[in-house]
Amino acid sequence: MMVESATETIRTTGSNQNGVSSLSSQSDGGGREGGSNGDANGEISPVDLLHLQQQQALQAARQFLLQQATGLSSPSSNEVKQSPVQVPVSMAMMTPQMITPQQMQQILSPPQLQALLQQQQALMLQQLGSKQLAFQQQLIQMQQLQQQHLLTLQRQGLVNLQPSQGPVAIQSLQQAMCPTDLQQLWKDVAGVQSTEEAMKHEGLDLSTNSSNSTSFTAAKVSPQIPPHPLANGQHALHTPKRDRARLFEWISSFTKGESSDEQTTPYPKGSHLQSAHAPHEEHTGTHPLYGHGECKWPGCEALCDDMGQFIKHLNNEHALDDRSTAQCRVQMQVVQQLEIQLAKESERLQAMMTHLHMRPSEPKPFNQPLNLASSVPLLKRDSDVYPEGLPHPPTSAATPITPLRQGPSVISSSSLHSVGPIRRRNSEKYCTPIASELAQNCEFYKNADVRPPFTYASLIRHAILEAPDHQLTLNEIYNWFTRMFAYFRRNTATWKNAVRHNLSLHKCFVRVENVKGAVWTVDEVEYQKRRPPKMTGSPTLVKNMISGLGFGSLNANYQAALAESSLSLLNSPTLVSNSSAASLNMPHVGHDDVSSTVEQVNSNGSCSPGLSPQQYGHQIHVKEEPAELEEDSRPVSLMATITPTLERDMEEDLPTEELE
DNA sequence: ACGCGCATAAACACAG
DNA sequence: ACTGTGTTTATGCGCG
Repeated sequence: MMVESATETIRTTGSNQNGVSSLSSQSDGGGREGGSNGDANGEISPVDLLHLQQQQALQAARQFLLQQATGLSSPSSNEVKQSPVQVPVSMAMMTPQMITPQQMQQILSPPQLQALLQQQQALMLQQLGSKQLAFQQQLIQMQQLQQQHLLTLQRQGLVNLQPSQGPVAIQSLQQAMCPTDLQQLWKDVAGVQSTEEAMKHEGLDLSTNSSNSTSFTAAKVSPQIPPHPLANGQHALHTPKRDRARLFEWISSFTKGESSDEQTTPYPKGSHLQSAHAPHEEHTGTHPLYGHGECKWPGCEALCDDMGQFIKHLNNEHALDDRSTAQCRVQMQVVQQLEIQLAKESERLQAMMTHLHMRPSEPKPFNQPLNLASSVPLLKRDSDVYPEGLPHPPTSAATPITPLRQGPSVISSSSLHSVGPIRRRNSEKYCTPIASELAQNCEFYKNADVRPPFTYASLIRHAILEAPDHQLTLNEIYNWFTRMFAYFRRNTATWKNAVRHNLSLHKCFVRVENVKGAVWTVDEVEYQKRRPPKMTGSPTLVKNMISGLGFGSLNANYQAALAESSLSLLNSPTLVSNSSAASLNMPHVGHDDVSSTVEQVNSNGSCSPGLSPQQYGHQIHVKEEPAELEEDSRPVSLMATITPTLERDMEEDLPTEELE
């Protein structure tokens, strides 16, 4: 056949080792795959760069968002210690005279600059005096104008409304504005008062920050901002409810009931903003609004020698009055705007990834990896077996993303092979082995035409162990592959042959005659005997990890080898042989990744990503808490990114021999 | 250079 | 004869 000749051709190009056979060589990713196949010499591909930039931008936004929210809602955020990176907040406290616009631009990302502008406008608002009422009315008007936009966002799932927050959340979001609108509003207000201030802001190029022009600049400007481990978008929504109610009450006094939502706020009235100054904070000696001997209330730079003095100052100067309320209100706007912006950036990231890594003929957005938890109920969870060649019905369309909860970077490092330059080895070897990877990103692999970074053997094993009785027929294995991986919905001849080849070749796969024919089981002992590839600290490998992990397109062998290695490492030596494999429930697995995940995924292929334990897989111990822990999942890759030394330590401390 | 693990291709056997 | 299943061999690649 012509397959042979085609294969020969491809082999000469050295690209077939990435798993793309002749049947798929016409795919969109073919060219890039061949080009950067293992010899990219550390060059970061454009795709890598895109993801990196997006991630960094989003992280910056999240970081800032957190800090904004921290400054706003002190009680709930008391446990969030002040980050060593205090750039946005502290910068916001500075007057424009203290720092040049250029310096600001260097320090702050556009979202931060935007928020800074708003904070300074809030400062102006203080001085606005008689203009305040007009401003507030204008604000309300803008809110109404924004309502349609926000409803659209909500419809698109870009804004997550938590039920517990009810009307408050809705109301808050309705008040959120797109950056352009808000800034126009600020400019209007500023123009009334001080054109000089406005000029300074123009100098910062803040007003030109449209809603979709920030991320890349942000990535460039503020890459030094580390991902906050508690960078939870929810913080932004966790403004003390009573405070909000108080604010809304205050606002509604101006709107004369035009906004019904505000009046439906179910929280008791009469609460005070001072409630933010919880007593325990006075005891701890820390306060989100106090740092470096200064009051960090927006626009206030009062020097306070100690906490007591600060508290006194706080209660005296920032008591519940119109000014404080307005400032708080503005701060809310800042947070909300950033939330919106974050949602937009997240959406853009997804669109980019969709564009880059999915077949153009299948323009389905793969939202799932960004919001696996919320997608669970929408997944088809029965024992569906999709006919070969028939793609899994996309579930993404109906799946809303909730960037505020889930954040933009839920995709684990091992699935986002090109998210960042430093990430893969750690997560692969110790944190996200196949079970974790699949549980976490199963929807990604289901929809994206991405070769899974695992060996056939490990995939087969996983499929078998996933089965209720730990046995599958060949055809069921086929179906599992096609069901779980869009990649395997094509090139059937190639990978099926490979599956059969692996089944026969590896001793770990045992064929058992069954009533209804032959089934395949896994001999875990044999599987563990296989020598895992040990490639610790190989500079070449790292290079390849960096340059060649572009969504399964490169160095598939090594991706697979690494994944394989990780799987072996994470499996315990207490595994039983095939004879009892059917009844074994994977008792006590050391880093228990497989067992927990297998149980999760046990409902025949449907994963429970929301519960995936590997979201904290970089930790040694396994937690079994349900994962409404919105945030912990993202930093998996980020943690890996910022803890290279740790990964090395782990690597050397976990010799595979220990498992035998 | 060699061995290893892996992927791929392909030939072959066998059963239904 | 055809198809699916299973086995085996060959080859190439990247790496240690």
